[in-house]
Amino acid sequence: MPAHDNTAKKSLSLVQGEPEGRALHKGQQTKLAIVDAALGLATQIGLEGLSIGAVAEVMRMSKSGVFAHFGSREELQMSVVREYFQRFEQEIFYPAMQAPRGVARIRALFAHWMKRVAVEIQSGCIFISGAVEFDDRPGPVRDELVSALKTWLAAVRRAVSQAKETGELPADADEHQMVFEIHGLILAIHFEARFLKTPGAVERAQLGFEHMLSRYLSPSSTSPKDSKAHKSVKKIKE
Amino acid sequence: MPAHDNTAKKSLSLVQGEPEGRALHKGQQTKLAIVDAALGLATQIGLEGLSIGAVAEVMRMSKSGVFAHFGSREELQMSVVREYFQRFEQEIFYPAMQAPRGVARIRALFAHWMKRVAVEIQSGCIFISGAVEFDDRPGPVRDELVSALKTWLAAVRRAVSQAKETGELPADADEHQMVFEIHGLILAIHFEARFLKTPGAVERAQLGFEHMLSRYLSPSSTSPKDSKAHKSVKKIKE
DNA sequence: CGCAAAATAGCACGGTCGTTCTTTTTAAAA
DNA sequence: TTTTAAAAAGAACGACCGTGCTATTTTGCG
Repeated sequence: MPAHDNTAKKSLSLVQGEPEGRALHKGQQTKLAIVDAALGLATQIGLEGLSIGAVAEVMRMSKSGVFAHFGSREELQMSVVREYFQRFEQEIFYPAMQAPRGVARIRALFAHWMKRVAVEIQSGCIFISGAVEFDDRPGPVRDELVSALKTWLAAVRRAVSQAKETGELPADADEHQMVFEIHGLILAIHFEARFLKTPGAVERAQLGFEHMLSRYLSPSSTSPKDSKAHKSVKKIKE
Repeated sequence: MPAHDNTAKKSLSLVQGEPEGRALHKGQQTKLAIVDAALGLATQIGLEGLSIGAVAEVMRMSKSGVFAHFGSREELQMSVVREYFQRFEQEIFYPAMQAPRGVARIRALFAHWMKRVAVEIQSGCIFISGAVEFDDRPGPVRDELVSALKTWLAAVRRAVSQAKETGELPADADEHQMVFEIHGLILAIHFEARFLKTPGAVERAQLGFEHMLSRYLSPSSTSPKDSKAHKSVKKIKE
């Protein structure tokens, strides 16, 4: 009787062919539409503010009609997180993977991420609002969020590692550190542009990225050990 | 009849003598206690999650008893924001002002900020959660938050400006940019430590700060113009 | 077409919320 | 101690929430 089948749960990262040749029935079709509407709402008011009644109103459906597709509000929230992650992959990760390995790909990842963030200054970002809302609220929604974000950050970190393998970045460059600083810039954009409405935040993040990158491209050391750094750094300066 | 007098509203920043020689009556005394309890709750569940019933339970009072002190939930939220800002000033700003102007004071500000954040990894930060919750929700609470944060960021920016005046930082150093990057590091700590529970976030922020600072102390230019930068930079390297 | 199953609607339940109004208790002033 | 105002409690309201149950409509297959 209930329509929420809960299939396709573990589908994080990477490609997976999507063999859904079967034309989707009415139910799954409207379910997708509901998730889409819910995602739109959640980006504005957050995952916690997301109510079934509000989604039903947007969909011009009854509350129970919406509810039946998910079985619980939590499942709706998780569906929204999954959908958001997929779009995140699609709009940032895959396009950036077309850039060649190395610094170029790091640049591409950051550029696409920035482009996305520039849009989210108006619409909001579920990963950021969700992180705050589910800070210390255990449960499956939090798990879904953490999983998505760790996957994403690991992907960025991998791009940095590859830049070390190609020799563009020195071997002792700390990919965790770099991703941490990049992440900070993105968060600062959100804060200053979306909340404080300070102009020029996007440009500042871009500049901060260049600062950070040029620093890691030519290590000048704040730490005492500056000896064995530069191995095969040659093709610097873009 | 209502006890919420709404006095002492415009009291942002700086010292103001507090001439309250009058012994405070029972009402104002419990009002302070209520704000304290509400602040404790709000740091965990956010300003939006803050409910009068929950505060009443902590205070072992009736809902209406708590309510009477503020007249509305909004006023309670604003009182919490004001209280939080005052503690922020007290624990970070004033101690850091004891360091001499210049880079030392910037370091002191960041150090105290970091120390505070290290605690908030467990308890939560109202400025961050509030920023997300009131992203696009206009109203007096949002205004209070924005005002507090702009005041704080301006204070940090002023410390950077002073470091330019003392000659420790080059005259063309962009204080907005530096504060932006510092803020990003703080936000990244919160995200990675509090939400993702990634270890080592505090150290990474510290390292990122050193990176940023040493970069601005000795400008090596990502931008084409690297000529007229270094004026009277001598006493670098702490 | 007809029929079974899926999709949706309608309704009601228990709960929490902010707020209002009235009454009782407590504290301060006389 | 008496008086008066402040402080707190109590109860009730309307609104919204997630959810369960039952009917009704719609869809898709034989």
